[in-house]
This record gives sequence, C-alpha cells and structure tokens, in this order.
Amino acid sequence: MLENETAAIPKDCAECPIRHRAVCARCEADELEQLDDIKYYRSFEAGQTVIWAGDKMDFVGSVVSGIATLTQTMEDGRTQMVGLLLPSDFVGRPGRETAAYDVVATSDLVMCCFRKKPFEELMAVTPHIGQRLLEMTLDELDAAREWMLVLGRKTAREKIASLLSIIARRDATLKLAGAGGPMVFDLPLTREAMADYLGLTLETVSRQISALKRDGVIALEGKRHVTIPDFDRLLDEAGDDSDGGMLA
Amino acid sequence: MLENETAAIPKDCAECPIRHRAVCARCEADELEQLDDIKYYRSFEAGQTVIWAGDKMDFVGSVVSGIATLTQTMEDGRTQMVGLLLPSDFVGRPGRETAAYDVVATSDLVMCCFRKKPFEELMAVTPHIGQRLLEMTLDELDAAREWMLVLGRKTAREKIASLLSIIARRDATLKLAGAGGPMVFDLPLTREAMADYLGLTLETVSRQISALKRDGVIALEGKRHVTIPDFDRLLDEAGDDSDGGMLA
DNA sequence: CGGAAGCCTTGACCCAGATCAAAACGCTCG
DNA sequence: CGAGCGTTTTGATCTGGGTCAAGGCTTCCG
Repeated sequence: MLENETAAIPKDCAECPIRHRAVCARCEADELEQLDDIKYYRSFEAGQTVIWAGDKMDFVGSVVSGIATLTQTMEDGRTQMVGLLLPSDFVGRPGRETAAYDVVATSDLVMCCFRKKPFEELMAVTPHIGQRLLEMTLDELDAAREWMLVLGRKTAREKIASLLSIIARRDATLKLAGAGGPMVFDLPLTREAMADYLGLTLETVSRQISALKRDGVIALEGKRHVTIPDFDRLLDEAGDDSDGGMLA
Repeated sequence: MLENETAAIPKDCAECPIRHRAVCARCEADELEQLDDIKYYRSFEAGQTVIWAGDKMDFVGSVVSGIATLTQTMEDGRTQMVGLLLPSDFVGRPGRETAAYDVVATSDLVMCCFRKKPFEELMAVTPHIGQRLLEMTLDELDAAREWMLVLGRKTAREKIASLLSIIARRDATLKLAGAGGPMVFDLPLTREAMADYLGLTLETVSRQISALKRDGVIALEGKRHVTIPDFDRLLDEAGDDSDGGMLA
C-alpha cells in the first residue's frame, strides 16, 4: 500500500489522472489556470477523517486517488454509508457552510481542493464548471436511488452481490479489460465498512460472502482478493436485470 | 378530491404557485418568455402513470400541484419508492433519453412540461436554469442520502415516525403555521405506498401506526387525518437529533 | 338496500438477519 | 519467536418484521 512516499500528486493538471472525469473535465486551458490559482493538494492516510459532519468546511474538492466514504451516524452509534468516493468524485457543496456527512479516507487518499469562496465565484462566471457539476450530481442522485432499492428491498445475499458487482464493474472500466474473462479485483472495504454500506451487520456480511464463495459465485484468495468467474451469474444473484444494462 | 374540474392550471407564469421554487425560479422575464414557448401543461388523475421506467421521455417538467411518486421495481415485483415529488419538484433529466423510474400520480396532478430538446438548448445559454437545477438536484441528493439512513438503519417504528415528521414538516412550511401548537395534516399516501417508501410491508406499516397512536405519539381521525400533539416527541421516536435541525 | 371492490387492521406463525460469544487468522513490533 | 491487536469467520440463540389468513370499514354502484 505504500508504493509512493505520499502517493502521486500530479505536477500539472495536464497530467492529472482525473483530468477528464472530474468537475474540471470541460474546462478550457484558461479556465484551468484560474482553478489552479485557488487549488491545493491534501493527502490523508488510510483511516484518517477528512471532515466531521457539522464541521465548518471552507473547501470543496475532488478525489484524485484513493477511496473515501461518506457516512451518517445516529447518536446511538448506528451508522450508514451514504456514498463511496472514488477518484474524480466531488466532495462538498457550493453554497453550504458545513459538512453534512463524515468523510473518511478508507485508503491513502489524495484530494485536489479548491477554496470554497473563490470556487463559488468562479463557478458563477464559468458555465463549464457548473454544467459538469450538475451532470455529476445527477449521476450521484441516480446511484443513491439505485442504492435505496438495495437497502430497502434486497436480501442480505443480494446486497452483497450488488456491492460486488458495482465494485467489479468500476474496476473493469478502469482497467478497460475486455469483457468475457474472469474479473479480478481487491475489495477496497473492510467487512465492517461493507456492512455500513449495506445496512447489515459485519457478521452477516462475512457469512454471505462465505456462502457466495461456497456456491462458486466468487472465489477468494486471502480476505480481500476476489475473482468473479461469471459476471452474469453474479448479476443474477444481485437480483438485477441481467440485460447487462451497459449505460454509455 | 374533485374541487376543480381539472385542478388549477395557471394562466400565466406570474400567477404560477411554484414560480419561485421550481427550475424557473431565477429566470428573468425574457427567460420566462422563452420557456413559455416550449411549455405545455398536462393533467393526470390520481392513480395514473405519468411514465414507465425505460420509456422514451421527450419532455422534462415540474410538478405544479398534486403529488407523484418515483418508484423502481424488480422483476419479481418488489418495489421501492425512490422519491416523492411535491409541487415545484423537477421530473426528468436533461441529456437522458429514457425514464429511469416509474412516475405515478398519487393524487390528481398538474405538471408544467417542457419539450426536452429545446429545454436542453435553452439551458445551454441560460445559466439561471442550470444553476437552479443544480441547487435542486443537490437538495434531492441530500434527501436521498437521508433516506438511505432511514432505509438501512432504522427500525419500523422509527421509519414511520421519520416519514410522518417529514410530511408534517413540509405541511407546516406550506401553511406557515406558527410553531408550538399541534400539527394537523392528511396523509397523502396509502399504507401500501408508505410501505414502498419505507422498505416495509403494508401490514407492518399499519401495525406501527396503530402502536404510535396507542402510545399517544399521534392521533388519528379516520385513516388519513393525523394530529401530532408534540412534534419533538415524534422526532425523538424517529431517532433524529431533536435539535430541530432547521436548515435555512 | 345489498354486494363488491378498495383500503386498512389484527392475529398467528415463521424465518432472515441481529445479537452474543468464541476462536482463528494475519499483521506488526519488541 | 511470541505477544498483542485488528480483522474475519463461525456457532448458538433470539427477535423484529415478513408472511399468510381473516375480518372490518368505506365508498361506489346496480
């Protein structure tokens, strides 16, 4: 997990790994320069909290590398993950003073942050930013709604299968692997984090993963390394329409 | 339920009840005129389906009056409501061809629709529309995430209390009633629709409502008319921080 | 007025997943 | 190497909410 000293911080937007998928995706060279003036990088170690819900938040930003979670906690300690932040995902809300959720780095994390005030001003005069942010927010809303179905109506086994298929699908698009062959990836979450995402207990998560393994739906090597021999089978277990619904 | 022949269709944007809260909220007079050119009203009766998930959708629009639901259904019939559309809420997504969810009128419904293509073009040149839509979408995302906590971690009783408090709060803001006194409103949903929203069965919904009534948290007159003698008590039952969290 | 169709409530029973408890599996570190 | 700690697995038991089954209450309509 410590490939680099502090993980790669891009020297320049041009070589930034999320250049084409983040809020800045549609920006022209001059707009990038303006963003550059108000931006700074921050690194977090795995386990560190980026912000606590309710804290004053004077920046917004993008995940450059690593994974973070967005969680909500009740007074008695019950917690629910409400978002999984992957590279290019946006954190924070223009026009809001305080953080609405806890943001925690699940792996080592690099963020590209913008001071909030200037970012808001820039957004007002740079349609490209607002347009892209709208698009990303609509995508997140869709993801949240899909997750509502998972939380409200799926069984524990289906929930696990749903989570695995989402992670597998994302990983496949990053690796641009040709379809067909078995998919292989590492789980970026602990059993407890999965439980928080799925509205289950960690014991149930563990049991269902064991069951899927026993039934040959997945193969495990160690606790985290997953192989999926037949993706359609997994989708079936997830209760999803197995049309493979490939949204472009 | 049939107060008006077809419910009130505004003659003019100026007298439109959602003028200041819908996508058009920030538009100037000339922008409104342009929207006017591509808009038309549609009315639906309670129970009618506005669109089916997957259908081609050549419009977007706002709820003017009445209530609609956004639901997702699995092949085996399990359904989950993923959104409750109230007056001023926006339906549809610029840039998407087909509907992602079933939209059903729960009460008699009037919508102000815009042909999608021209709306998208107008959006590209009218920042006010995109800005407002972004703001609304961010609000919906927050609501969806709050709902994820309800679905994933709350007990049946807490779920019912959460739903009642949301409806009560909304009703209070519409009526601008001074705080303090008992809150009174009509449930806009059947037990089954509540169950679909809460990820429960209608039997459980019924039982928990009876229990809340028995315990004096709510009072019922008929099946739908609800009185809440002590709103803080209800919030407490919902498991929410009872700081009254009034977000401006 | 009687019947039928929608909603809603209530009861009896059952099971998926929670809870409680213990042990196994890596690790890092002295 | 062994101690200690965080993570994961597995077992035993309990329970909240699902399922199945009967009515009850309204409203509509012939």
